[in-house]
Amino acid sequence: MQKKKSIEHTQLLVLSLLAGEDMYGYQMIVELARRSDRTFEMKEGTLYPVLHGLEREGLVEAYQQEAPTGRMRKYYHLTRKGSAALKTEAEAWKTYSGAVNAVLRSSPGLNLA
Amino acid sequence: MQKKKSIEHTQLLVLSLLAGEDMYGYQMIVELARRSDRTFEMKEGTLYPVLHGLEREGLVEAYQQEAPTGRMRKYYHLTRKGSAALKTEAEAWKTYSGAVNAVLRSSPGLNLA
DNA sequence: TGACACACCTAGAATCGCTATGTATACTAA
DNA sequence: TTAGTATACATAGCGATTCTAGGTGTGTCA
Repeated sequence: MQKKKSIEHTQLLVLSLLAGEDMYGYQMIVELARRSDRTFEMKEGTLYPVLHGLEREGLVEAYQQEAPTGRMRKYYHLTRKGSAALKTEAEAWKTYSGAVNAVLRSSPGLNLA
Repeated sequence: MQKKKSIEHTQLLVLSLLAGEDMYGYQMIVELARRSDRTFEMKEGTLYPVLHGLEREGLVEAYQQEAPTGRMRKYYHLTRKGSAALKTEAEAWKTYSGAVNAVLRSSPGLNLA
């Protein structure tokens, strides 16, 4: 049981990706970069430990599947528990980002678009 | 010279507060909680080291001033350099939060308001 | 056959923010 | 008058997160 403290953006992003379809690690990195317009270039050293943690917590399930090329890939599937966690964290993100924006708006001379 | 890596939300928030008026540490904590509708309850152990860092980097300047109560307060003033940093970091935040939202939008079943 | 993209993994370091604690003053209520 | 609370600043050390830096191996193409 590990305490949940910070925003855990990485976890939120990974869960969000898996809500659409099962994916394997390398694919997530590529997809994340694409969908974020290159803002997120997640490192493998960041992603894989996070995936293992999500699996330990039961938020995702992993299975092996052969790629058309013949190589094995490790796909991750979002569990019901993971789906619930995604909703919770997406809400937390909305609250958090809304609060940052509120503070920024209260500071003059920033003319945010 | 310290490298800038993460989003450094704390620094952004502090600079944003000081863009409006000079403030002292304790006041920032109270103001930040108020403006963020209690989302940010920054701890003193978080704020003071950040303020000292900002001062070291020349983004803020500190001065002592007596409060009406007779107590000394340490006020912080945003420098020109700090103002520039604020603009840069606010832009980075916009990019960052926009990217997160883009990824979230691409995941089905989240119906974000 | 050599380079590159694909695909997974971990150890260790850096960074950030928190907990916990310490100091000290002013105000308020018992 | 004294105990508690709010004000006000500060640091040491811990824990969590993400990075750097390395490792392993396969498939494809020039």
